[in-house]
This record gives sequence, C-alpha cells and structure tokens, in this order.
Amino acid sequence: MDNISLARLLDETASLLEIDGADPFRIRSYRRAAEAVEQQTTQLAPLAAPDADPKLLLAIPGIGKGMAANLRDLVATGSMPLREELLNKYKPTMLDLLRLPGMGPKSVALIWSALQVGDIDALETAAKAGHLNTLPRMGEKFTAKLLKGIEDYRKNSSRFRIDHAHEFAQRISALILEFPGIDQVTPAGSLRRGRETVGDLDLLATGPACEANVVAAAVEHVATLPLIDKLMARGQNKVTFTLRNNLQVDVRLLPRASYGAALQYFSGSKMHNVALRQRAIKRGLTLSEYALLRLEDNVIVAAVSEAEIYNALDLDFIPPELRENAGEIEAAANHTLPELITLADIRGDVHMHTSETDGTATIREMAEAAIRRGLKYIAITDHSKNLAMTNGMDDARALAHAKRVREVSEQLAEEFAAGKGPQWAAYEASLAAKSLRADIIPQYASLASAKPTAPFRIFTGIEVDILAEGQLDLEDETLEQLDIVVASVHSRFDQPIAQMTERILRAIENPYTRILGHPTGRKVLKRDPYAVDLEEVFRRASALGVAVEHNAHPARADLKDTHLKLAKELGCAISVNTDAHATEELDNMPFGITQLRRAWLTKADVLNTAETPEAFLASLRKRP
DNA sequence: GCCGTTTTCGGCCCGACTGTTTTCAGTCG
Repeated sequence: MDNISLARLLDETASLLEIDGADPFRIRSYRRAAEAVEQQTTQLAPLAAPDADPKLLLAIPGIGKGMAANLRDLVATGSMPLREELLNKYKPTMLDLLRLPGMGPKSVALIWSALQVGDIDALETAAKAGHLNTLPRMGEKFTAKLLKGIEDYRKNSSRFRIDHAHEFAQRISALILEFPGIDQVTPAGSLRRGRETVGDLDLLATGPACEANVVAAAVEHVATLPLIDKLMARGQNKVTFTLRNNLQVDVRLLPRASYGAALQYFSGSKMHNVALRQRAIKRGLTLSEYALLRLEDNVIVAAVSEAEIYNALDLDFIPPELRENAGEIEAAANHTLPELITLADIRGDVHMHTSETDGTATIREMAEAAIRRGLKYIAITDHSKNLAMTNGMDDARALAHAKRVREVSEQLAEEFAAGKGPQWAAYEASLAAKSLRADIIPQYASLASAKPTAPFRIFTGIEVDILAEGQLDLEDETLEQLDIVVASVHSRFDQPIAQMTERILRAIENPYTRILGHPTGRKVLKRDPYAVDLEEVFRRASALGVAVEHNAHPARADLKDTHLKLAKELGCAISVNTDAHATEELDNMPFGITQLRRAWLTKADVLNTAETPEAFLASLRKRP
C-alpha cells in the first residue's frame, strides 16, 4: 500500500470519527497523521512491516504508538479495527455527503439517524420530498442550497490546475482594483502556497477603501462584479461567489493595519496556522487574522506584515510554499531554513520544441523569447521519429536541424559582438523600465535588466523516445553529435506497465542520455500514474550522472514535491524546463519553480541555474 | 490520539457567516 492510500484511509477514518461525534482532538490526530504520511518522501509500507524497527514510524511527527499500530494494521490487512467498526455503524458513501456545501459531520449524523439517508442520491430524494424540513435547523433555504450543491458536485467536483486558477486570480484582481481606494489585491490560500491544484481562490484586498467605516461600498463593488455566476455569501468584509466554471472565490477586504496578519492567516495551510498559534500561546500571545496580540492586555505585537509576525514568534520568515507544517517551523526557529531557489536563479531552459516538429515557433523565435526573459542559454530538443504524430525527426533530419540550430546560435553571437541583435535590444528595453511589461511577466524584469556580458547560446538537442525494450529510437552516432539528449517516456507503451521501470533504467544506461524527461510517464500511465519505481530510477540516475527533469508546464509536470525531495535526497541532479511548444509557454517557468520551492530545493540543487552555457554543459553527464 | 523550555497528564487555535436559533449550533476556512 502506498503513502497516498494510507493517508486517504486515515483521513477517511477521521471523517467517520467526526460523524460519530468522537473527541475532536482524537480526530485531529488522525488528520495530522494523514498529512504526515502523505508528506513522506519514502514509502512507509516497509517501515510498517511486522519485522521492521518500530522506532522508524515513531520518528515521524504526528505518529505515536496508536497510529503506528494503525499503520501496521493497514499495511497488513488493508484496514484497521477502528475503521471497520465505524464502517459497520455507518456507510462509506456518507463521506461523499461531507463534501457538499453546508453539510458537516453533525448534519450527516443527524440525517442518518433520523432518516437513514447515507448517500447523495438518497439525500437528494429526501430533500426534494421535503423530509429534511422536519429536522432542526434545516429549513427551506438549507434544502435549496443543498440541492444546488448536489447539482454542482455532480457537475464538477474536481480542483483547478494552478495555472488556470492563477489566470482567474489575475482577471478578478484587475476588476477589483478598478474600485478607487483599493490599491492591492493578493492571492492567498493554496494558490499562494503553490499547490499543483487549488480548490478555491482566496483573494485579499486592501487600501483606504477597506477601512472598517467605509468598507461597505467596496464590498458592494465586489459583490456585483460582472463575472459572478452565483453570490454565495456576503458579510461585512467578505464576499464569496462562484464563477460559471464553478470555481469558488473568496474575497476579503481588510484594513492596511491588519493586512500582514490576514495574509498570513488566509495563506495557511491550516496545519501550519494551528502550529503557529500553539507557538503563540506558549509565548503569552494569541494570533488571529487581525493581529498577533499579547494575551494579558490585548496589545498588538504585530499585524502589518507577515515578516513581523514570524519575527515576533522568534521565527525566520517562512516562504508560503513551505507552510505545510512539515518541519518548516522548527527550521525557522533554528535558522536552518534553506535559501529557496527563485525564478531569478534560472539561467537556461533546455527542453523546448520548434515548428520543425510539433512546436509553433522557429529556432530564432524561441531564442528571442528566451532572451527577453533574461535567459542566457536554451536547448532546442525537438521530437525523434518514433513519435510520428509530432512529425518526429529521423537521424538525418535531427542532424540537419542541429546544424541550423548552430547557425542561429552563431548568428546571435555575431550580432551580440557587433552591439546589435535581441540581447542588446532586451537590455535597452529593460533600461526603459516600465516598457518591460507587455508580453513579459513582472518577475522576469530583474533578469532582463542585467547588462549582457556574453553571447546567448542555443544548444543542439533532441527529445528521444524510449522504445519498448528500453533502447532509444535514434543511433548513438547521431546522439553523439547533440549537446542535450532528453530521453522521455512517451505513449509507446502498450505493454504491461510493470516493466516501465526497467525500460527507463535501460534508457538512462545509454551513455548519451543526459536528461530523463517525463520520469514517471504520468500522462501516459493514466491507469496507474505512479507505477514507475521512482526511488530506483533516481538512484540509478544519480549514480550515472543523468539529470532528472521537472517539467514546469503544469499540465505536463509529473513530479510532485515529494518526488523532488526524494530526488534531492538521493543526490540526483534536477533540471527544470518548460518543454515549451510556443514562445508563450516559456512563461510557465514560475509554476515549475514554485514546485521546486515546495520541495525545499535551493539554487545548488538545480542544474540550469549554472551561470553560463559552458558551466551548464560542464555540469552534465560526461560523454564516453 | 499526540505530545512535552508550564512533561507522562492535561492540555490541544480562532473568528465570521448562515439559518432559523429568539441566544446559538454548525460549518467553513
């Protein structure tokens, strides 16, 4: 049983305990244990085997004697006594009911005991028949809201990918900012923490119009935004609505004086906040979304900025991406937080496509787009022949394409030496400060504004396909001619996925493989997205000096933060690339960086932070 | 059920909104 399954079973048990009306603190223990299990980088099943050292499980914060026994039962039998007992009493479908808006454990328990209703279909029938109205606190409005909730649940119960959520956040923010006196809107919640997907959008607005005595007008503005599909709730300084695509948006309007406390609070995670408040109490303080207060006299200790709140709790500032209660608070207390990688550390993007295969832009266009984003080198890695649907190249075409890549690279170098060309143009544009915006995201500004000191370089490359037997689909003599060989798992595998790991291992044994792309083949292996034994793959890649790629594109990223942590632990080099098929896709790099940050990675862990093309090349696996 | 710079028992985070409550319980984040 893998960690995700173990975590899910513990979390479900917590929900069943809630329905059962159990001790809330016991419930919290199960939730915390579930999170802790999910965050582990190595599989726990072997540690929960009968002959394993019991100390190993107990070393995990949140796992004590009782929970360790539960884990052993889960691994041995697939279930555990408490879970079985609860499932005898209740139905597993009752867990679905908890996901409906307005339905919590108490309501689920009540409806079950009064009406023996325990699944969504039966609940809908009961609601339509008006049976719920006989129960306390469940009147007309409750029923109507519930039926709408059931409809939405059936329509769309999934989360939103981070790049889509980001786009909506920007659009809504722009509309909110139109109101005079609102001068800042910041996304909080899981979007700010950089989770792969977000369940809903939290936006914090502040400015003079958000002061308590005048906020009503601003609330009115937000509550009547044109893109609102359904207004869910509206309070003194809070508006909740959904968009037509069912994305729920929470907007809070808060005075500048408490903005830091609010941002901290609404950024979460919940577990991080709970831990932070416990820490506050130990120091005679109390933390809420309004301020950090001294308990004895309610004097404000900190509220304006997050940094000052963390500071007042004797902690270094904790970047949002780390706020998962996974050891970051201890690290902040001991001043051992890593200096996380940033977008500005990235100097190259060594996996991208052109119109020679399935991209949309030319070599030169991709290079110029990279230059505008402040990069110093890229690699053109178009597809090889086995991917016929991408117009993949055979050996001859691959070599001819590489020749053109070298020509463009040399051309750029000549223009650079002559004081003209895109590098100088980008530099000039950056000096004109504001003009940098338009097609470039703000974070790139600092990159492009550095005076270029050396010519931009385009590496030759290929994204080769790993064949069924694990060999690559082009000749070694061809691969030898190319700087960057990315070996990727594509859709060629109709054979049993149990052999995936072996094939990948064989592919990276090829001495010309320098980067392993799509290491899990997640997109391909829909039946079993993480069937690949990543630990084994990382171990071998590390021994061979092959880098593992983290795809920055949110739809193509198959490594999760726990995988990236594992790769680092095993000494595996990591390269983060956009795999861009169009110039705009280079703007996906920030999403990749966010995932690296969530994995506690630093600049030193990532290959394409190398300052120069030469340094990057030297950091790759050596050729025979 | 976990945990310990108020240690092996007695604690365990905070506030707003909703519906239907005439003073608050349940839900949510």
